[in-house]
Amino acid sequence: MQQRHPVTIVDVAQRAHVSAGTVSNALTGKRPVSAATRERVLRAIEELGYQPNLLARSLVNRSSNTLGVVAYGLEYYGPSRTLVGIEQQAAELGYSLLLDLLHRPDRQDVDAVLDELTARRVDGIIWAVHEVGDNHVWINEQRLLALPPMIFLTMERRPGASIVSTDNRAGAALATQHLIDAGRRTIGVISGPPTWWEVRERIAGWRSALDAAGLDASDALVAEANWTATAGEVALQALLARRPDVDAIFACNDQMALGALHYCHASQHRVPEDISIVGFDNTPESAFFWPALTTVRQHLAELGRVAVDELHGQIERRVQGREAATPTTRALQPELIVRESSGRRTRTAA
Amino acid sequence: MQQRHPVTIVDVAQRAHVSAGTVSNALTGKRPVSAATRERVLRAIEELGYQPNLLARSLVNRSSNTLGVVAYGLEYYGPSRTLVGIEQQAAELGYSLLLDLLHRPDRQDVDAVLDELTARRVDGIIWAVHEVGDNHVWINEQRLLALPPMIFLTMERRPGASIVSTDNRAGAALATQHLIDAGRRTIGVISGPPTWWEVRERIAGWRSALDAAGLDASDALVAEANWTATAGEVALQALLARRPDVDAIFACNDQMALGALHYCHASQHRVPEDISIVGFDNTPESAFFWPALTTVRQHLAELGRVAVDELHGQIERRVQGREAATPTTRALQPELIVRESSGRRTRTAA
DNA sequence: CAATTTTCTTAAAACGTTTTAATAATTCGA
DNA sequence: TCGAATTATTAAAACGTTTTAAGAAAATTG
Repeated sequence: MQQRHPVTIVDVAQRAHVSAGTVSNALTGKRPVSAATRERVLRAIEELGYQPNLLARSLVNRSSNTLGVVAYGLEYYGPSRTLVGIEQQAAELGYSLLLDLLHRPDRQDVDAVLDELTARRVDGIIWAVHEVGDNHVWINEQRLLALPPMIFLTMERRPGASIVSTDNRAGAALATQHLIDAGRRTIGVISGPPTWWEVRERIAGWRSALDAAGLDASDALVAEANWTATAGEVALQALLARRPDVDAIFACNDQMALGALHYCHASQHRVPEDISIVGFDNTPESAFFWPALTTVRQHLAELGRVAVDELHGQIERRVQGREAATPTTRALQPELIVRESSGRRTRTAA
Repeated sequence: MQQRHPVTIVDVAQRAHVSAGTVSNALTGKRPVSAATRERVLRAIEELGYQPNLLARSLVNRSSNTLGVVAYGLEYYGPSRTLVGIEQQAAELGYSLLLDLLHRPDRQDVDAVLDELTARRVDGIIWAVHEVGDNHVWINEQRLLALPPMIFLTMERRPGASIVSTDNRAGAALATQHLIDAGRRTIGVISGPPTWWEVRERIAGWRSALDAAGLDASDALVAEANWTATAGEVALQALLARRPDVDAIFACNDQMALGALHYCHASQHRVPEDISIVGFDNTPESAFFWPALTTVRQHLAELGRVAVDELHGQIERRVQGREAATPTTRALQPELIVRESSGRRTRTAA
């Protein structure tokens, strides 16, 4: 790269008849500078169009004011919303973001990614890769101590790790309870791949609500799918073949709920009369499914913001010298959005 | 930030009984090092767990191996897909990504964002903010010369600016022609906000196809909406009130198409028999709308990849010293995905 | 007004690399 | 075996900041 900005702090210093250190002080305000010289310095900066080189500053400060974000599945609704939240709060706190995407959720090149981020001396890292299979086995107390402060999104508790996550169990229970309250008695679940931690949590939530109500929560009522609408459609078909008495479905995301809706249309099951359906995520489209989908809303952007806040706190604490920043776990409560697919049919043409 | 990696290149040098310069050479391979010493150096690195400080390296190299990405609307399908493509290709070429999001597409703090990126000495910038209203007025040849190489996504040609974009005009023409071929004669358009450049392009494509076929393309046939399903629903209602003879709709995105579908259901218009509908984007859900949506597929990830390739080329060229890298413009061709909402009804229960 | 204190400035030393210019160690013909 | 040519290595000088330790100037005392 050719230098576009060859004007350096000593250029400014010369022009202001002052030393480089003084320019630095005037700029950062870390030590006092007389009003007169500050004035001169600022004018020189203005006139020369000086822009501090953040790389040099980071080098000597041993802090880059940068956070690393490692994410997976940005093409999906949840992760991209969360990233927006992360970016907002990071900008708010004055951090820049270094983005790394994994193209598969499984193990792969975790080390390469972490090396790159630490080589760039990020102040902290947000690991926004969902826990699936054993892709998180590398995380342990020992390893974490050798890394900058980290926050993990959406994973099971682990010693030494700070976690921010939606309370998936509560969300699923909310959905299931709503169906129970509406008088449904045989409530199936269309799950995502059970290798995903969130899926297991959501199934657990579904089961706990049914158990509490004394209803059937046997494995025959869970149909696995892979998050896609196509799979949701197939899953419902299989489930109904097994249990024709199913009168409600809790789908672990809105897309699979959409597939289920699609199947109901095609097979002449009325929704919600014959089969009630509840989704998860509250994607923007879900209100426009036919019928409009009842679903569970996660606060995705908030998730990102909270993660950055936590990370910021940890960074500050480590700077203070209190080495063993105690890890924290935060669970965000989701909420139920009731629409037509689960209850009385109220909506009419706009 | 406390230093996690206090081990520096001179530590390695000492341990390998060699000078720092030699370690550097062994590592970068920029000048020859004897096999024996290289061996010793590599072992020392291994033993000490040395990791080069990329900030220091960037400082002296005057190049950070980093690209800045400025994006808007990551929570939507298109931008997030494109970002994925950008990241993939950037990783491929060895760049890290510095991400900045604008939270509104309009003018706002462009300068602050650019300053931050140049202060971090990015090698190039991808401006992935759609052109809406006058948010791109700041872009001119003069200004661009003072900035690192840039690629703009989805905007009108401007002197001195390199652009990568989908051929929206062609995509809209494709959709419209398809409806014409299916025998439709009164084809309305549900447009996004005409302040958006892409929207104007898509309307132009729609109009050109109709003009070529000698069909009505009057303003009464265009209904403005704001990209959302809600607005699409309302727009169709208004359009039908004005022109009850409409027998087909080209919606400028899938969400508005979804809203239109929704309105048709609610108002007892059959799709595609009474009204055929074509969308734009080919979101994953679109295949599961009821009926499945015919739509135009943009190659969004490809868009991002191409942008990075172009940028990489410009960076290389500028390094070579050929200062005035001639700006380039590339248009990616979209394709039509025919499903049920526009034609014969073929799909049955899965 | 001299003796302190306080407030500003500064030159020089970091920060952790790469590159330059010079030197030392090889290899190679003759 | 001797220079000449090549190949490896190094010490020192960048890169553009901040910080340290010290000194100068100004303000405050008695």
